[in-house]
Amino acid sequence: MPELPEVETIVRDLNKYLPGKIIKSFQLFNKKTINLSLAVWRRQVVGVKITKVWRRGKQIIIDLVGDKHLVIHLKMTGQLIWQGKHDLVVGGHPIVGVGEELPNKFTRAVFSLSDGGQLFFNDVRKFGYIKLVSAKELDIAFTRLGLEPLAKSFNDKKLKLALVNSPKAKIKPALLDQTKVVGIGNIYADESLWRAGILPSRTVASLKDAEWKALAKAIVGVLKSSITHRGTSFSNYRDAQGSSGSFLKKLKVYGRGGQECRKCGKILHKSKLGGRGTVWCEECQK
DNA sequence: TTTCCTGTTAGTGT
DNA sequence: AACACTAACAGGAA
Repeated sequence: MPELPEVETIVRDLNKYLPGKIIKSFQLFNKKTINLSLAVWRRQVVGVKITKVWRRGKQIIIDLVGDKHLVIHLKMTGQLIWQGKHDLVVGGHPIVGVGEELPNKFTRAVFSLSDGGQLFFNDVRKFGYIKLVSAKELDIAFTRLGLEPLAKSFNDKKLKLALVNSPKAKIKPALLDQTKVVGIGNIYADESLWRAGILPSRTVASLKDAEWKALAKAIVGVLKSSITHRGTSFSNYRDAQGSSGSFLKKLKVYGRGGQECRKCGKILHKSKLGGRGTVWCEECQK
């Protein structure tokens, strides 16, 4: 479930393996996964060295030598798998498991690198993409994106400032708006609001300063905690030691509609807000 | 079997 | 401006 923590986890993992390696070949199984024709794409990408992997919001950027950047968005069901000689790193969507032959029927693209390792892009629903862009195009696309909640400068005042120009918007849909704050998806929106004790249906304008403070703190806390646990998604990482993790067990409200609130024991409510399933506690959230 | 639901988000229409 | 709806699609749950 790639939201910010899942993407951050993948980025950290890939940064251990990809920089310094050269793309030897590129295979494509779904035309729409990339933004250029395959021939042009190959001409631009094959033989080029990877320098760095980073992210902005939920988007993963692989920097290449020259003015070339691969922008990957996993959307709902995207998955990146690094299959090295000794290591296997799976990040993103849970459906396709470890131990399966690759490529599989959901593999949309494959990068084969100079050390013999392969990076697989799998995506069940084909929403995700890999775009090759210049730094300038990257800048243009990213200026539309909102605050980075894990930036050192992020705080309640910045959060309020980013949202307050939509005073009548409901706070949960506003948090999901990537032009305001990046990285928060359906799971962490519900989790953050529960932590902060704020009803998802409250309007932006109705939040008091103390609530902005609680919300900013909750967002940072939830995201950081999830990163520590390597995200909510099944994210399987296997190396010499073997390690894996999941924030799933830590969730307080997401996916728990109809069950008891972990704080007060009351039954959690579930309904739709802005077209998204939303879970909250009427006792703990006001 | 069928129907409903799902992690995203750009785009369109009201 | 805010909100609803759609597109992309597969599969799990009920």
